[in-house]
Amino acid sequence: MGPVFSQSASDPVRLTDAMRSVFVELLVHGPLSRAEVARRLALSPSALTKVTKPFIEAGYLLEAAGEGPATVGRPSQPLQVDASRMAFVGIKLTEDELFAVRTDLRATIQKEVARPLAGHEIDHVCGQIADVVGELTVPGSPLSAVGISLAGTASPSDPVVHTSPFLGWSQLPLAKLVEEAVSVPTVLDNDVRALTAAQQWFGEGVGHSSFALVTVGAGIGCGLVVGDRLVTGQSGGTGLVGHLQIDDHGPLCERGHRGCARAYASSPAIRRSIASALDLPDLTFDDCLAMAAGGHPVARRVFDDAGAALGQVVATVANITGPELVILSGETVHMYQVCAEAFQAALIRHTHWTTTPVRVAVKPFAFNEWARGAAVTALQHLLLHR
Amino acid sequence: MGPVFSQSASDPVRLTDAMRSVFVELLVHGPLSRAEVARRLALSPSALTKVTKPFIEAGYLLEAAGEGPATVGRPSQPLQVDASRMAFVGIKLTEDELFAVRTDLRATIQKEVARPLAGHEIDHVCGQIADVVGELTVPGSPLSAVGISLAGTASPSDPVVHTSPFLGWSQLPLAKLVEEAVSVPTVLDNDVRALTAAQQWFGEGVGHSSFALVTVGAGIGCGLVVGDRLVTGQSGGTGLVGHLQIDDHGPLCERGHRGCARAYASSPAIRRSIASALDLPDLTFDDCLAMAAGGHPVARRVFDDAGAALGQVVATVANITGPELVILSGETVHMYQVCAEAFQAALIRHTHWTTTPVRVAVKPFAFNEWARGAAVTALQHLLLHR
DNA sequence: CCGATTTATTCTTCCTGTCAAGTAAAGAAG
DNA sequence: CTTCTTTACTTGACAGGAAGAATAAATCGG
Repeated sequence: MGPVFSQSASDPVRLTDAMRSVFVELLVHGPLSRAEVARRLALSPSALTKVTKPFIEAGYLLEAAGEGPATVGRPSQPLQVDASRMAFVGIKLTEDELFAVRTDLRATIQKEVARPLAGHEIDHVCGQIADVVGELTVPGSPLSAVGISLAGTASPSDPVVHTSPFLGWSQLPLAKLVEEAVSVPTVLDNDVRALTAAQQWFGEGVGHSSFALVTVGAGIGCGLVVGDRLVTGQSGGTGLVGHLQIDDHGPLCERGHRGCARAYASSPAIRRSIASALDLPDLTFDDCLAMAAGGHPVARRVFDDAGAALGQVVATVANITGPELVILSGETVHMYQVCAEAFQAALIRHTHWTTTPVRVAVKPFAFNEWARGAAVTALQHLLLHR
Repeated sequence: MGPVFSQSASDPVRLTDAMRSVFVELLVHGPLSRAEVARRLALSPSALTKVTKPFIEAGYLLEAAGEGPATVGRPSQPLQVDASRMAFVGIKLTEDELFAVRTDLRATIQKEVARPLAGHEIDHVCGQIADVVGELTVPGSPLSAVGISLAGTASPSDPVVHTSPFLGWSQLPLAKLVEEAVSVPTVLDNDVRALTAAQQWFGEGVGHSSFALVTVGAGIGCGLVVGDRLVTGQSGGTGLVGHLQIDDHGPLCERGHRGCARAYASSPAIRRSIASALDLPDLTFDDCLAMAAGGHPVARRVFDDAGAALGQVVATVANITGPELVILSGETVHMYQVCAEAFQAALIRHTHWTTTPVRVAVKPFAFNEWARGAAVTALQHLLLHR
């Protein structure tokens, strides 16, 4: 049971391109027979026995006994990655909290931790991260990589936080600092891009070579996969759809834009609109949602407007990038149920007339999805770029 | 001087990936020494002598005598592709005309032909195309490929025109028909994408792994290059920015959208706005431009609005896709000179506040650029996908 | 004129993935 | 029950592409 993946920088086990792509194909597309993988990747059948053997010997791949539909010919022997063979930690940093999860190779969450962030000084945050990583480490199985995600311009290619509005950081080499503190390879990425990575390999994006992810919550975000590659814009800035102009007589956002998407569809904006129209300053977002579901005219109108804004955002993204699919997610996607008609109407209205509206998949969101996304970023980086 | 590139389907000369990438690198990035190419493509120096030798023997690469800056060490020997070694024809189809150019390997136009299209029946159009191709063929040097571009949903991967608003076609296997008529490999693509390809290899896009091209003219278009790859959206639809909503009290476009980008910035809309405001129905677009340049208040305002609309389109595209650069081009880009301030102001205003505005390059446009783009599509297809 | 330095070439070596041939494991047909 | 067909997998020989090492070439600085 020799090593297959490099355990450290001083132990350079070489993975060929074929080995990498076969492993990723099996990881992402579940149990597949060697013959099927060979067909998908345009490799010869013999290449597959050769490539899979070291993985099987090292315990990364298992020969799943699960039979497929009985056909003529020798039955195929599905292969499957042993998800427990590696472990990752993903951490999402917000202004005042730190969410962390430990996942296996298939991004299944095994343990999770949340803790408040008292301050934003680097040492404090690094200390908290190291602490949490320690808490999530299981003696027997060492971590393969750590991923950290946050709102702001960051990308795995340069391990520096350029600007983070929430945390008030700039030009901070966070990945390097954490890597030294916990002695595990650490990558840093934008939170929406991390979530997009999770969808690409383990979510609705599986099987689509191009798709967009639109998130709604405290803000509105957008991640992009084009040609099977996660798009990283110039200086980490992609999917900045929050301030897309919806109309020019709508509510104001905090940057002084009238009628931009955030001002219509972000959860604070929705809450504020309803609370101020009804003069009930203590309404929560969930109160608002319940009112809309119950048919309250003010809440209905605000959510309808929000849905329409979202539909326009999705249509605009789809018009420009032409994805196969748009995934709708984020902390407050569940509001889709009360504004689906307004969303669909706006989507159709703003879709360019020469094409049909994109397929939209609404993906329920759990609060730990952000941290899971960070774990997937770490996993992808380990598997693809090392 | 044996063949290097496959001359026909029955003559399968195999190009390795290394050969292909070296040839393209030299074609796109001009004369480079072997050592320099080796560094750029992460190949060994020895690989370069081996790879370049057959190209040199077959006459596709020349050892340019041009000396670089004198440095210590053995002087490098720059290599250069012999642009005259191959010829391409690019054809742009419009509603009532057909533009065609013959170019060399470096997309330099050598000859051009324009002729009216009397009708849109397939046989007539194919006949005209075959005619023009014949006219552009030089006895000694056979054509390597033909490219055809048109407005509408078409892409090289499926040689069928799905819908073409101008020509009234649908589901027409045009590439196959032309290929049979002229016996030269033929590819079909959307016109904006073809123009983007030309910019990618031989224009402002050279050296940028991601950029967007925004065109203004009869309509507004957008092409995208992400990660060095030209983006082809689902069913060929990318860059459909023409009907992007700018505001909701502006002029009407022909699809009934109020205040969409075309209604502000397309040349017919600009002309119409000024002509109707002044009750001068016979004004041409160039008249309007001259009036704006001369300071006429109505023309100024209309062009300022158009510039602002364009700036918003560019900012929106940049926010969503995060390109390194946006190239502005199209039949009426020269109008930029009278609306630069309005454009820049709108660009800044609509750029997401966490990033700096994209760099914008204004690219003068000649009427044969569309056809040249089609030729580059053919060239790229030949070099990359065969 | 002699090292230093960088480029280019040649020859050997390594190594990945294909090819061809053979084995394994089922169902189908006689 | 035997034989054929079909598909999946394995094995070993082989091709060929690129790296590595050694060498030649060309220029500059002293």
